[in-house]
Amino acid sequence: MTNKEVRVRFAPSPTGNLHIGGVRTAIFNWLFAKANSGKFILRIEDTDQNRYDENSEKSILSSLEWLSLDWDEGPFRQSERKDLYGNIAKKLVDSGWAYYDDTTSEELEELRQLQIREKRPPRYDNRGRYKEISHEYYEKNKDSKQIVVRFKVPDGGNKPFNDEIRGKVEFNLKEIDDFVILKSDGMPTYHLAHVVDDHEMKITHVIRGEEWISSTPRHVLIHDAMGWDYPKYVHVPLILGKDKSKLSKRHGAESALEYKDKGYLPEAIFNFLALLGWSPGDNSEIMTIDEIIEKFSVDRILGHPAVFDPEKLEWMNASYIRNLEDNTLSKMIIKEVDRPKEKGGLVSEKVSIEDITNRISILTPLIRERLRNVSESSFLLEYFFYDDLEIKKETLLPKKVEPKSIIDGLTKSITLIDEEKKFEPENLEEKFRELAKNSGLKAGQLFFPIRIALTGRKESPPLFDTMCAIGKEKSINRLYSAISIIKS
RNA sequence: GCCCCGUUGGUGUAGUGGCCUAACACGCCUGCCUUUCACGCAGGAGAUCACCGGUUCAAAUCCGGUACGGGGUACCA
Repeated sequence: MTNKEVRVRFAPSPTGNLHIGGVRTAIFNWLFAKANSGKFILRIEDTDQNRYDENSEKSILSSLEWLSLDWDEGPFRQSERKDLYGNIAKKLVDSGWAYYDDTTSEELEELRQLQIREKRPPRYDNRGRYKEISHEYYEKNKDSKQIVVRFKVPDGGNKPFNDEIRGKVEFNLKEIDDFVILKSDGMPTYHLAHVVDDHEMKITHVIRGEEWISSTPRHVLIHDAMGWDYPKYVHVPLILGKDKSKLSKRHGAESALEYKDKGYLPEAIFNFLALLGWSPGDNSEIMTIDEIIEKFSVDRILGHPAVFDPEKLEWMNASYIRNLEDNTLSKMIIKEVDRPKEKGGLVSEKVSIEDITNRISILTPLIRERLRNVSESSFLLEYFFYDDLEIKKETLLPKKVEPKSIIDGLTKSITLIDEEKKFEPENLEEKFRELAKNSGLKAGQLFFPIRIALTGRKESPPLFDTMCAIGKEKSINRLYSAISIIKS
């Protein structure tokens, strides 16, 4: 290969949110550009007027931005380049590589039904080839009639191409019918538009999903007809859900932005997705983006689909959270919980975001190791701010211990807390151990009911850290109400 | 149906002809740590490398077939 500049593109169509699979394709493109000091170009393939969704371009862009997949050029929009494709289509007609076809959709449907009935593969029968419709006829009638431009696929022979991952891939041209390159609304189809754009934009490597592999011969054919050089083709494997079907909403969140909302870190998503269908080959898993760029190469991309495992993503996200700076994590937690309590946050008439902010520096260390994604923050922090714990009597009473001695222990605990000047975890632990001993209880037998009383939960951060974070007064109150629950 | 691509523990991957009695990570289980959970640490279970045949002194690795999975088969991308 010559040492010309590497240029790749990510070319989503604005028909909805950016999918996890699309994100992964974008990541591979971006990585390849970075690894080769090339350019990453963003192109919006908006040639389908029917499926166009005006919000999705914005959503796609913000997904890419969230993941720091910055592009060097674009976004270009195909809808703004309509004339270009029309001209190429016309050229192809002139050179005999394409022709106008006015077969109606009804006729096409009729054809299809017949073929299905006769158990033949449903396929266009190239009937338009023989109609010999002229440019003049097309120009005069294109607005009133349904006329498309179809590419004239050679009747036989093979059209092999090289896929960088799989090697030589061969298709018999008999399998391919004359496909539409310009639709009756004057818009190009994907096949024409992307070939033209990739050529115009000097794309050197087409890195795209595996679903394109079977239409690649068409793309090659268009290149041939125009006398253009081929880009290198890299078809990356698809991402499947747990049941091995194409990843979809059924498998949980599927768009990048949903993961953002769920409290995942972009670095974790990036790292995780980079490892789906690709591996550095040296056992590295948690890597910085720079490390991934350094290790990335196309020949380590696999040729088979990967199953998306949400549990491993959780693990990886948790790992990233653990490595965050305290301040960074605190800010993220604050942002997450800064919503009304009814909407999954912690803010209410009683608790303001300032209250939370003031205490966050002691709370963050308590929950960080228990946080798999930031959206769990409200749940883990709730009892530090709210007293209305739901506690059942049974949970306060460990088996094999008399309720009386629990009440006794809790009562003494209140006194201890009340009289303790040095309200610090280490000191409290020491005192409480002593208290347990003197009350004839094992440490756990005393600590367990206290934990329930304080938090309403069976699991929490270390008891005395929790107690200190809750505060002296509130701790006492909660112990009182626990006692009254036992007595009730 | 037809065409294309693929197939290593439940999942992601390592392995590119002898070092493979198959490695790493997630998950699962056990133990340790500990007042609980989590983290961390130490172990464990789990794969006849889809199957069958061939090439070779030697195959997870090369070849062929079968099965299975995925993709495509639109005036969608």
